[in-house]
Amino acid sequence: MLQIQQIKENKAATIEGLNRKYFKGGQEAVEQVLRLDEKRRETQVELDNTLAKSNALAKEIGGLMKAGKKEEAETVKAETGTLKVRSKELEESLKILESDLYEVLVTLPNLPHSSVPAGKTPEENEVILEHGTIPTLYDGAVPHWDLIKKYDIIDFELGNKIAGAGFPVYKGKGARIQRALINFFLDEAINAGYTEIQPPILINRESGFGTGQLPDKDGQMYHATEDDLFLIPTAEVPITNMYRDAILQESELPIKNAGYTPCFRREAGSWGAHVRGLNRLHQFDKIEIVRIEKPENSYAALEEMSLHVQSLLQKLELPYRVLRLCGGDMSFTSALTYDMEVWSAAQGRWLEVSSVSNFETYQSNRLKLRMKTEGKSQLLHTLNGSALALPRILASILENNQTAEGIKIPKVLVPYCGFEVIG
RNA sequence: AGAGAGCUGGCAGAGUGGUCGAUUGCGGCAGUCUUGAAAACUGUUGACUGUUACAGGUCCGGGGGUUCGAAUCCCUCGCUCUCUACCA
Repeated sequence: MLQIQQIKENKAATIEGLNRKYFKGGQEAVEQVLRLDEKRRETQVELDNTLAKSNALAKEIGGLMKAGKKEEAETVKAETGTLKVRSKELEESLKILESDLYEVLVTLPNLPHSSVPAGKTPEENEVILEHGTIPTLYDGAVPHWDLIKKYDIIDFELGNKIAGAGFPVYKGKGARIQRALINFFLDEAINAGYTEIQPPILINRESGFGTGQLPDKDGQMYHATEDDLFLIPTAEVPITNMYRDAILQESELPIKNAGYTPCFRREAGSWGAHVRGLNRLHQFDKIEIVRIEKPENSYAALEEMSLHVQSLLQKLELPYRVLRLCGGDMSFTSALTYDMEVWSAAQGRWLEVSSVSNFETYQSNRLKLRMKTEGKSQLLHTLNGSALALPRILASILENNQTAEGIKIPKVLVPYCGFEVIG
């Protein structure tokens, strides 16, 4: 959520930023926010004054009662009636104004960082780096959805039987390589200074609001209605919400957390080759890194996170590229996002495997996540990224490393897997 | 799941209708003393909102109610603890 104070002080820059994100009606929305805020403050002042009068009279009555002047007290009591009615009215309109303001405010996306390239579509994202060579596959090479059947390591039909589409069953070496990837990613994160977290994978409404899944993206989460809990779409939600409504000491920063969780997404996408196999699932595994930083350090932290993700891809010997997303393709909440894409040899296209973002104060404003310095509290910056999500990494490993003799496991994973080939 | 007891400032813990946003202790910060430190002593120390600054307003688990006035009474939801039951 954007800060009203910032909008007020930088009206033109706010509108310009909204435009760069291709947000429609930015100017009108900003003006509406300012109008509602002014009205809200006027009402607040009037309410405060009314309450102040009521409080003064109540004290007076208290004094008179103590002094035993009952009749005088009754006279003053009569005066409070109109004040009470008035403050009720004002309270009502204040509530309405506040929720109106909130409703407009939450529709506004975060403003893009100055380095964000102009553009609206994925094609306009800026490729800032390419690493590794795209492999030439042998003649019998096939996409991963054929490989998993050939080697019987992932069974979609079985998942379909016990849960539904998009819930794969990993078997044998398929299950073992999953576990190997999880441990590898977690170990790498710990070595990079992150603290391992095992959060709940069900969250309450407050947490959903905190990171912005609620109120309007609730259709994308599985909902346990009996207890009004939601299955997490990413570990970002519980791990970031650990710091909801918190005031941190400067000495506690930076905070670097990493957590492995299964992730659940209801709207896994439409049919077609782009969502076949492991490309898009209802349930998948992911290691997420989450950081809380002082504002002046957050962009250095973002670069560090990007390098961390890249080091994982390098160790897995996967050819990848890094994109700086353009304004129109960035997520709603992000100020700057890098996407890492891995080359999927048999599909012949780039697959997004990670997205690291700096949200600046957009999340912390709603979370009320602050730091205290010299008696003043200021909002902190939050960042997160996948490091990494398993399905597409697995797909790329399978496709890029396939040979006539089987699939070769990347060296770095062999100690974790306990085997060198799937064949 | 049943019965009971609770939920107050960073922590502990008073406060059962009237200057209570809240006694006190610990912790934190500043100072005095000291070569320095400790001890002792003195002062200070919640959040949000708001004003140029003051003032003012809101917050005692969340929400609602009674009252001129609520931390205190009532309703409701949530959570914690103890006992019983159940269970990986």
